[in-house]
Amino acid sequence: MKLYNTGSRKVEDFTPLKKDKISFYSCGPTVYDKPTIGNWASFIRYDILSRALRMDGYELDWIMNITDVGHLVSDADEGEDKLEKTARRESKTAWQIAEHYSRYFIDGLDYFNISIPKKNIVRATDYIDQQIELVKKLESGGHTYETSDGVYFDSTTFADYGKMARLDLSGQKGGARVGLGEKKHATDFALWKFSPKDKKRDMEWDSPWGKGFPGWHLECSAIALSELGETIDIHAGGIEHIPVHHTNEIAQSESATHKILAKFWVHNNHLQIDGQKISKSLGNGYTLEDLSSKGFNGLDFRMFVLGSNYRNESNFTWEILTEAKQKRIELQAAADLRYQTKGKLKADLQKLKRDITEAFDDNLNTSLAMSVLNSFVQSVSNGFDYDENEFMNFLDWLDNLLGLELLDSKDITAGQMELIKERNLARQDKDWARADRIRGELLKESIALKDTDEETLWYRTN
RNA sequence: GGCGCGGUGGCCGAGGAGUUAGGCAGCGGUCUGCAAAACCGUUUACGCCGGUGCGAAUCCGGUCCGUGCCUCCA
Repeated sequence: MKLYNTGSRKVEDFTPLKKDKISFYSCGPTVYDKPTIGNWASFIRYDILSRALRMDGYELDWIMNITDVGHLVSDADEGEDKLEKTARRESKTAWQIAEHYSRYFIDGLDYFNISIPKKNIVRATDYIDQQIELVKKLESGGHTYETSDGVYFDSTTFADYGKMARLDLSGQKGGARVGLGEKKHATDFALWKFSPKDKKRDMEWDSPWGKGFPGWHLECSAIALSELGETIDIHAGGIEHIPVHHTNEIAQSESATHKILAKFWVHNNHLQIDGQKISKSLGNGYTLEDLSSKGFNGLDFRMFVLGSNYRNESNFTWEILTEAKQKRIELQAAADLRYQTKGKLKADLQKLKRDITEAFDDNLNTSLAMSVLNSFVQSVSNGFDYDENEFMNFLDWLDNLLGLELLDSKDITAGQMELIKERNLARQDKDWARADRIRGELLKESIALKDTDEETLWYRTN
């Protein structure tokens, strides 16, 4: 497989560190609120990468973190972090908020059919000891200093600081809008933050430096290190993490281990809504519930995500999602042909499989793969001549790759089958009223019919 | 202001120096009890301005627009 590596800014051949077993880390959500469909699109893209790797025969160790220890809000809200702020708003503790939204997130993974094993989703607060250990290691290596509010990483002690992001450190200093405070350099960052002296936080822990909580970047380094080892195959995340979060992760991990943190860095671009960025003020931060209330399901959204490629900025509108839903229904209709009478048309499933594989292996060119698949779906829409085993194997393979649950669809019931027969008798008698009435009945059960020259085919409309 | 990424027809999007991507939507037709589908035909695009080529959507420069980060941030 070829993958774009942010480290080299090139598409490279992917080769695993260890044969057949890949370590894969992706940045998860901060659980102080519901993820937007933009966040979900990212998680679906990580899932697509994981499925493509499994298609190529690799076993996968995929870890995703949940950031359940709060972080400061962007506009310096008196040191109050997102979790604690939400907690106050909802009159709960930060722990309750984190638990609530963690559960919500995990339910959402099922909704979108994201294939990460539940045990591989880990919480930052379960790794406090490991995070403290990492800071100790950095301290003894001479990479830290203490200020009145925390322990900081001295970015000048890591020679390659900002290398992946290609940061121009001198330029950054010039453009800095905020004073350094007690920090020695603009790019230094907190490893451990002290609890405010006058306030009791919901979330705080003892440490050798005093009561407090871990810095923002620390959890990913500590979790990756303890779950996947010093060097991992692939680290994935959103494009916005390149300059700060991943830059700092690399600095602290590599300073501690003296090993490369990740061989491949995969960053996915953002989703826009109606051509604009997702923001609370625009009110376009749609959630999973918004999809459902408009009659869409998680698989429709997954189909939408598959239609574009992860490195491009993509645009979401309800109209485009409607198209995606339509395509998913047509694909499902093709899959449901396995229950129905064969047609005469020949189709080369092996070539189709090769073409789809090739597109996925080419830096996850999912939109190309979907257009190839779509051409097939069009061509067989009136049935085709297939070998049962070959078709089933193909569908099974495709389902594992796309995660669209194509094989979950059951055959129609004996009663529904009987209705189709009755309708065809009515058609023979030219009793059109009766034929249309039966068609209407089936449609109420989400079964639509199309009459070809030879027979009547059905497909599901949901 | 600094450092990045991107701009393809009504829409989604692939490709990436010469050869019609594909799909959706549209229009005309074949077919059809109706519907749906299918099939045939049809609409030739790469933000703008320059440059280098026999030839540029594709390379180079500039510019405009969008977007990410530079804020103790996922």
